Amino acid sequence: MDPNSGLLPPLSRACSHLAQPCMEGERSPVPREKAGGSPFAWSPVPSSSFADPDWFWDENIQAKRARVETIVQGMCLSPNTLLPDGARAGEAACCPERARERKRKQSLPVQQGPLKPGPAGNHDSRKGGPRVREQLHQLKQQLRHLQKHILQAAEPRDAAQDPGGSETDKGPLSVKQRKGYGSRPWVVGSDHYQGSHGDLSGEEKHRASDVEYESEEPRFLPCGARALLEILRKELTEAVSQAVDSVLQKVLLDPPGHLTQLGRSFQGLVPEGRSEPSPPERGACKDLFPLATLPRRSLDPPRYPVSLRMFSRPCQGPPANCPLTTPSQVQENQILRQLLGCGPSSHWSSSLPQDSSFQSHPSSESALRPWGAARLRPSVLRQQQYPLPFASPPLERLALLPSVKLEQGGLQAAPDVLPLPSVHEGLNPGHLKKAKLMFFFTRYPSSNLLKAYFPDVQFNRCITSQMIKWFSNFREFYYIQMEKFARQAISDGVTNPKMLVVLRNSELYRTLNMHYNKGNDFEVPDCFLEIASLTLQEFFRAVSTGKDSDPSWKKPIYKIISKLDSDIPEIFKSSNYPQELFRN
DNA sequence: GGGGAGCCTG
DNA sequence: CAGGCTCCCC
Repeated sequence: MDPNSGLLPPLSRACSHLAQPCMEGERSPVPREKAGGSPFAWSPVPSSSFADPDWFWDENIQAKRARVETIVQGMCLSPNTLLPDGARAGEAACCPERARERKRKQSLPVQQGPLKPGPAGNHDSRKGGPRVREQLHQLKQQLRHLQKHILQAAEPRDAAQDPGGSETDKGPLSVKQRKGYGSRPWVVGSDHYQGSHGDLSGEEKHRASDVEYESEEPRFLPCGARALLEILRKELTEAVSQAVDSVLQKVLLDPPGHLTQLGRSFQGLVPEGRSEPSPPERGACKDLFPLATLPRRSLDPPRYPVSLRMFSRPCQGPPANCPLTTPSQVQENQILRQLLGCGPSSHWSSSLPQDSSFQSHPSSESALRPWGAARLRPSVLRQQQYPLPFASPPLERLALLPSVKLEQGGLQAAPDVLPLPSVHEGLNPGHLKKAKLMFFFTRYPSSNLLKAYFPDVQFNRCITSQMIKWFSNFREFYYIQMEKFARQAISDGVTNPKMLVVLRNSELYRTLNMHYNKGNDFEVPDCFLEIASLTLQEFFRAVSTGKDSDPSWKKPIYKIISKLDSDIPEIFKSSNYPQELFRN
């Protein structure tokens, strides 16, 4: 896979850490609305808008408008569309796995039903829909009514101003009306948002042209009409404000129902308070960013892409600066963070779009935006700035990984649809996920170790073999990647294996993380990075010295790596742990 | 011969 | 990821 795409000259890799700000720049272009169509026509519009005493109204109304629109949109969605694209894609992507799981469960019965957010889940959240919809409908009617009055007041002028008034009224909001709306700050619409919003879709994109009305309106209205207009405007604003607040209050104060549903339907409003913009592949609702201004109810830390950790963590540098002899706080923090971060978003479904997009479009940069900093390849290669002190073997340090003990009471999670598997149920996806995370610490677990770390599994021959087989598969993938990247480094002209260091913003790290840590809900321990670096170097040495001509040339490497297993944090022994981490 | 690990395949 | 197979070690 992806054999050619990574062959960048070594020099470009040294700048990989600079990619982040550069990409940030790309990611936040000047909004088209502000850039304007023509820089010369109507250039005073923005400043005149700011000088307008009604400008603050505009702000207020725009915000409320955004909220109303979002709610309306949410309720206009059919039940089938309540799931974000990403979730649906994820479900589709994980279908084979589910199928396999089902197949596996034929011999190992597991209650899989409740795992799927089925119609029952939607039912609860939908039952309040008609009520809110009714209110919004009334609100719309009210709006329309008031707007009609306003338009009547301004009718002669508008007609004169709009010779193209032959445009017919096609929908609830006619073009003519909408042009009028565009001139009035209280109008419910969607200027800012790209994408389609029901009957407002296409026209909204030409909103820039509508602003011209804004500055003209007062000039053509007689004093009386203007006064009437002002009164109507205030009344309308108040009515809208109250109605919106009322509706929002109802929606927001009904957490298990509406808010949850809205939050899951629109990823801009994830209840746990993630402020991170949705990745593009999940961003079917990217136009809903105004919802980020809604009150947050949780203090959950934001989930950040791995590549950003490189710059956010204090000991992201060379392992020498972060010796593993004292990583307990890091470990503890990371586990705490993970436990805190196990919000309602699905680690399974939410991560799948990323994963699938990566696998199917390995060279698609846009699909990998969450991993932005890792785009320069092969970025596993680092020049001198991060030498890894393998000369002083890390082996003894690796054995000193901490055993973090957390009170089980602190593992209480929000109730959810995923039932706790009982002891007799065999292996479930949570066990698999846990096993993958354990792979970060141990590549060659003994059956006794597995038994110790899966207390909720009743081991028998079959179960043990299956789990051993899991790790065998994990290793297989791991070594394949190592060989692949080692060969890539060789083809890139690298001669010193010490230059090969796996960092958190590297391509190899990303690949491994995606495989063992889908959803990125676990912070990969530093010890794994050291092992990965060492493995990579071993493969590099073997290949570069031609040992790969020997059919069993990998065995010595396996032997080395098999001695480098680390202690697994005690927290993994908790039978609750996988559920706490993966329930949702 | 049994069991574990790796390789290949679907 | 699982099944089947081979190889190797005890």
